[in-house]
Parts: sequence; structure tokens; C-alpha cells
Amino acid sequence: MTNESKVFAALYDPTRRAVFERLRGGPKSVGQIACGLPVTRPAVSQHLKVLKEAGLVNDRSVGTRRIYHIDPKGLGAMRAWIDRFWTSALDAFAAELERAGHQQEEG
Amino acid sequence: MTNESKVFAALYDPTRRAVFERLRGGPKSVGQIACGLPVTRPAVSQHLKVLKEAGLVNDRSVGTRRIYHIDPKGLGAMRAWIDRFWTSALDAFAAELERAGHQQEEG
DNA sequence: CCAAACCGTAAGCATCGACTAACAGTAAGC
DNA sequence: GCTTACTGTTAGTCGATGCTTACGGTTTGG
Repeated sequence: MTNESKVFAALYDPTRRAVFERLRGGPKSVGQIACGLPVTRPAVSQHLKVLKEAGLVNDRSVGTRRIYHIDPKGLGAMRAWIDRFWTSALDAFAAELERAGHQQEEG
Repeated sequence: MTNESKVFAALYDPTRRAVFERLRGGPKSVGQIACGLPVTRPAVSQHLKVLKEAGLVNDRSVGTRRIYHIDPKGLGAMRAWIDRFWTSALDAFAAELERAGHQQEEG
């Protein structure tokens, strides 16, 4: 499984995106993240594990708590994938529009 | 289900990404897309339906064939989501690094 | 009208994954 | 050493979904 696949698989789940967006405001502990979400704390732990393996978050221990924060590395990989696709997709789209205008020439 | 959710759900599946990437070189018919993929043609049709509802592809009829091409609209939505996340994520990450350097002051 | 080509859809099945409950492990306080 | 607080992990269940087979619909051609 490539890293891009991990990122896509990680951000596909709505609950996992909610966990991820909850870290947008800054580092938070697991309990802090779980509080307010409609799932239990172990579920959040599992989601954080997936996000971590995708390179989207990272953690550090502070006493008994574990503080998670966003790691831009994973988002960068996804951004690179989209950008790489973006240019060629725009090219193909422009060619498609142009061909649609000249399609009667081709028959 | 929001449009972003649709795009994420659409690009999460590896086969569906393969279908999508196959359109990167230009418009193709359903049979053309299915040829070379390890799934049957109806499966490709189902994937194309999901991609279309996510705004990632569009189609036009040419005789009995149906030609699919990439629609940048969906990719744009995903790009916007990532970009919006990207800036605040970088901010939070920088703040996290700075706090890590000053954490002994806070206690 | 009949045949062929191309495609979308429905039903059924198998697999994957998200969730909960229960348990194990680590650190701080007394 | 004992208790409390916080978290990761595992077993098991259940709903979601990707795949195939079979069928119906549409267009082209004679």
C-alpha cells in the first residue's frame, strides 16, 4: 500500500476527517478529541492510529496523556498527487473542449 | 452528504482511482477503460457512476458508446478543501514546534 | 423486423471496516 | 504498594460496499 493510498483511505471516513479537523485548532489529547464526537474513545484511538500511519498526525507523551498534533507531511503527499493530476486533467479537459468543437472534421 | 464527502468517498477506492487515472490521457469509452483492468465492465460502470456523482467525470453519447472524460470541478473542490486545511495546519504545526521549545516555561 | 454492439441496472454474495465492550499497560499522587 | 487517570489493543458484531452474473434498453446496420 503506497503512502498516497494510505492518505486517501485515511481521509475517506467522515469520523476520521472529523478527528483530523478537530486537530486543526491545535494539539489535543485523545480524551479532548473524543469529547464531543458521537463515538467512544477507543474508536478515536483507532482512527488516530490510521491517521498516524498515513503520516497525517503525530503524537508525544505528556504524563499519562498523549497529545496529538497535525503532521503536514501526509497532506503534502495528497496535495502533490492532486497537483500532478490537476495539470494533466486541465490539459485533457481543454483538449476535450477543443475536440468537441472540431469533432465534425474528424467524422 | 456534502460534495467534498462524495469526492473523498469516490477517490478512496483503489480501483476507482485506477479508472480515474485511466482518463488522465484523454476521453475513453467504458469498454476502453475496462480493458486492462482486473474487473468486469459493469463494475467499471458502477465506478463511473460514483465518479460522476462526485463531479469528477462527465460523459457524452457517441452512437452506442458512452465517452467519459475528466471534469476538473470535483478535483477543484478537493483542492480547495486541502488548501484551506493546508494553511491552518501549517500555522498549528509551527505553533506546535514553537511551544515545544518553550514548554518548560509553561510547566 | 432482426441481429449485433455497447452500455446501465438489479440481485445476490463475499469481504472490508467502523464501532462497542472488556482488558492490559503506563504515569502521577499518597 | 495501592489507587486513580489516561490511553492502546483485542475480540466480536453489524452495516457498508465492491464484484459478478443476468437482464433490459438504445443505437447502428441490413
